[in-house]
Amino acid sequence: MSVDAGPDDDPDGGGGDDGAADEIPTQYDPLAVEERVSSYWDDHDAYEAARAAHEDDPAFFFVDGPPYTSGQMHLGTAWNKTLKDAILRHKRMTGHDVYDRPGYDMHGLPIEVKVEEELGFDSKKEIEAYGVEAFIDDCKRFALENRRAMDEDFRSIGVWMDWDDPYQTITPEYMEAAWWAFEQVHDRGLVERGGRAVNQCPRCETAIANNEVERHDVHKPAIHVRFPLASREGSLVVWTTTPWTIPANAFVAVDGDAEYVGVDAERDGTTDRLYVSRAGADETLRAGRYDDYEVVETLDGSELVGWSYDHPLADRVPERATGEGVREVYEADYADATDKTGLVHSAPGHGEEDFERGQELGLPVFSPVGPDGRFTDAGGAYAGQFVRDANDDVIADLDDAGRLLAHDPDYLVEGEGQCWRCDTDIVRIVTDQWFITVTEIKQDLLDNIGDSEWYPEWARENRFRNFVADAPDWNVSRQRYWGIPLPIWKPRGAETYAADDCLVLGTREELADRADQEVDPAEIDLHRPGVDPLTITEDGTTYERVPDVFDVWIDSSVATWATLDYPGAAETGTEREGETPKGAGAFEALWPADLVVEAHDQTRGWFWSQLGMGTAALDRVPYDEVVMHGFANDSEGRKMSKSLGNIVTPEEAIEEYGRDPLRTYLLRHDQHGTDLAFDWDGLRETQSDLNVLWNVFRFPLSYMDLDGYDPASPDLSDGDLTVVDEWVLSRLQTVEREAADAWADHAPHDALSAVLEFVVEDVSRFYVKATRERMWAEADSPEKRGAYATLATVLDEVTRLLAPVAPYLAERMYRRLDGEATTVHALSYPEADETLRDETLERRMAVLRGVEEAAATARQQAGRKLRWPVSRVVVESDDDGTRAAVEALDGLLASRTNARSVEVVESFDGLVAYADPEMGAIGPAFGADAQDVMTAVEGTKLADLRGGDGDGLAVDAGGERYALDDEMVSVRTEPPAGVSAAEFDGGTVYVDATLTEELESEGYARDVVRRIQEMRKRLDLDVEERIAVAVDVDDDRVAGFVDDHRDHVASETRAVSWVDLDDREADFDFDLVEDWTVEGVDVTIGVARAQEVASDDLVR
RNA sequence: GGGCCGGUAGCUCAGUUAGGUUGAGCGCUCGGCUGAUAACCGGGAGGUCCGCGGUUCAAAUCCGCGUCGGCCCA
Repeated sequence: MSVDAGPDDDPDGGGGDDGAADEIPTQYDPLAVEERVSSYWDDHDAYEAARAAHEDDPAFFFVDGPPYTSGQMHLGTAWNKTLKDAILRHKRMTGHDVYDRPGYDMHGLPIEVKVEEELGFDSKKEIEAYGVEAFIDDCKRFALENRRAMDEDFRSIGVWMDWDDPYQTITPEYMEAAWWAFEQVHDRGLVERGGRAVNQCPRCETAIANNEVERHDVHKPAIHVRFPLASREGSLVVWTTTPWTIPANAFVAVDGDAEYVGVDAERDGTTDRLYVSRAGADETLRAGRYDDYEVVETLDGSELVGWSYDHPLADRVPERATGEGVREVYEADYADATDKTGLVHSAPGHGEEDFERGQELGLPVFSPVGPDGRFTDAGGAYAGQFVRDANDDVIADLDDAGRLLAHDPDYLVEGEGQCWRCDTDIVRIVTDQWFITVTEIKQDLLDNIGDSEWYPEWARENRFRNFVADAPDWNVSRQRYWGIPLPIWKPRGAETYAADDCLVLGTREELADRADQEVDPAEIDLHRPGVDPLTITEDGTTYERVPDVFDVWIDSSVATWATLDYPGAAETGTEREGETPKGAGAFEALWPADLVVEAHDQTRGWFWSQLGMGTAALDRVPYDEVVMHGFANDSEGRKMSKSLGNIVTPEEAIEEYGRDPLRTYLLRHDQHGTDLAFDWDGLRETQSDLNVLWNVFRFPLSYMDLDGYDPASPDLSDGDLTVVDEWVLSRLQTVEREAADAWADHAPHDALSAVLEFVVEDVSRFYVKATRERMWAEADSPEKRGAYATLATVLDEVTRLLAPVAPYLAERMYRRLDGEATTVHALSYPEADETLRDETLERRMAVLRGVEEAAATARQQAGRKLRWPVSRVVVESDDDGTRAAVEALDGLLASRTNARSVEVVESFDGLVAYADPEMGAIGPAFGADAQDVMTAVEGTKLADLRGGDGDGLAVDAGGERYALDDEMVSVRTEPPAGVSAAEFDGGTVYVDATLTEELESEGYARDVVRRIQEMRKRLDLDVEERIAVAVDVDDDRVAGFVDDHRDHVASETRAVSWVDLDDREADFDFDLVEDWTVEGVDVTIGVARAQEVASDDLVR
């Protein structure tokens, strides 16, 4: 679903480029902003303009990891594309010609399965009957439809990539790039064909990769089976949850270092000699329901090696595994004496480990199961049965033969594999597959890892390196339809053949040259079934195509050159305007990729497949830098899933809070490998931070308009800058430096934190508050112009600082503030101007803010609100720097704390010292009198204890005078009455809140002003509207205070006349009369619009 | 079963690089401000830094063993 608004939906008629008439609503409404900006972008080709603005800059080759086209955008893909978009916008703004071609992964089993579902198919036979060509057409249509929907999804969150020309893995150029790469790999001798134990989906009838296997818990039959020994009396006991693999048994694995036992076990009067591990003996014999047993033999595992045994189903599976060394005991790493019986039934025709150990031992592979999971004729009595259906027969036959020791029909197996697409449980069989033998170049792979920088670094060293070190050969063949066909031709009719017997082609040209049939390289679609019938005859041998298609991971593994349509494209070069560069020239100039950005699941996915292919084909890691981000989980940190019902879609998040807030929320979280626990409150909070920005942006506009000031070209040398201007400009430079460092580390979250904190903490909470008065002074002044220039500068640069993350909001602000360029995203990213930085000032202002906060605390303790002035604020600090800071800014501090004076001292001498008795000293000294002394000392001013002999302390108690040693009292200091104190980081602030008549008078006056302003607001009066005011104070003294400040009250409230409240009963109409309580005094206030006041009502 | 990442206030997260009195925002609560006004600011309460053990004068931080969540592998 597209949530993008077309031009017709724009209530403002599109644009937004209309300067002063452009009203900025009081409330930040993200959806309205985004709708309007989106239309503007469309109408003005803003994306193209941004690209064009940087087309002569150095290239930045970003390669988009292609999302799969089976579904729609979810929160995780939204995060991924938003991060990419922000990085690319930033790259562009810092002067790069950004390669931003998006891509889609469009082949593979997921789409095949979806199309099969649509068609109601359940097997490959049905596809063959329907026709491969028709099926391929359906898959292609499905992929293209999904792609278009996803284009819209990504565009709807403001992702600026080249949506007119995404790379698609299904185009001939792209498929050819995979052929070419595979040819390189083959030329380097790294392609091999052979039998391997694979995960086979019996429904899809294809091998699937380990990473296409999903895990789930399942109940299966578990059996203990006796393998009768041939060379001696007794049986080996094995345990398995796959009875159907017993027919293919070829050997038994033992843990060579562990202890095994031979036991005589008794049941129903008969005695069996059984061999198991010592650790597993008890459990095994209990499972076999033996009455008792006796250990008659103790052996090392290695002593069992070479023992031979008979196949337990010899008469049911006549073919079975045959040859030298078959059905003997061997050591194997995977045998664990503490697990079940300690002896492991091994069938190289099924299990991966069994297969590998069997190869080492030179044992034959016997795999009597077909690709559809049914026993072949070699399966003897079970031929034709689906393997899991055959379990019952196998178990019954074992029982009949007396080989079944125990049977648990319902054993829980955790993590059983199933097909990622159709959820069918996989079977393990050995089939012939094609491999890229990455294990042969393991050292190159590990070396090449070091050529890429990862963010975070631990992902490369701790995770990726481990994964690569353990990676097995890459099975690249799939026995399916919707994929890139293997470019391999084998001798016609050959059943057994090796890679060396085959031809591997790299390009369409080559195919046209060598094919027996007529092929037009410009026209041919490389998909099946078109290429299937083509043959090649060379040196008397005719070759036919291997029918497999590539593992879909091959597709994306070649993206760094395939996105350039290399090697197949005609050279489009960079000279054609607006065209994405392609072909050999582009490959030479751009490859490898400068950057890839994906979530952490791609360490085993795309990061790996690219490294594998890049190294195998070109011996290079195809990307220089990797940003690995996390997953979007639910608020509990759990994976979002349908079954948990905890999915949050980008659409609902946008609908509730908007695109920019969602983008900002996603990007302010750690982008380096950490999962996000999506939280609605967090999103709301982010919107609220952007709303603060909106208010900061909106605040000066009306004043600037009134004064005809153009914020587009602020000139800091026009007008006077105050210390707060200089400070906020300095902070701006610091933030810009922090942002630059953060972006350099691909850490937009750090850049964003720095900028948002600046906006909220510094600009909104401090600068705007400190600048308000200057802004609304009616007369022009150098200080006002300085404030305009400062704020316009801050807004301009903040807009651009945030543009990569919140592109809509930034555009909206830019259009209102400036609007000269087609789009803010074509401009350059702000850089710190060191000449505007003043670190001393920043440090000093930080001190001032600490002091101001402490002063507010002290005021609160004193019960004196900020509106009421205080006589003085004393800042005490023993730190020279702190005192210097406060002294340098004392005027500002006085105004912000509403203090008549500010004093800075090293030590506040106004404190009163009190004595507290120390009984540890007083007790022993005075014995029985100690209690009296204590009482006398307690709470006494230290000064009152002086004046004894010399400088010593003394106290009168019980009519006697006692001399005191210093250690008998401890000293505690307190501020004098009326003064309250609060600590800050660096000292203490004392606020003297003692009232004088003058202070009290001003306090009341300001309270009255505030009430009148409140009433103006309730009356919804225009800012400029004049009023008449009546004030009736129910306290003569306070009434006098207000009278004293009539002029002040009048000018603050735009009052032009004072009237008598009593008149309202007579012939005067107030628009509003209200009763207030000010500091406990009842005050009644009347307000009337001035034009309604008849001249003879005027008091003066 | 193995590798990696994470667990810090009711919630979201910083602090772990290099050991030294745990911090911010939101929420709650009390208060303040007022020509940004359906905005804004301050105070307060709120903590087993997932648990246990170890190293150390000192551990959220380093080490070991667990536990819960995530990704990957088997």
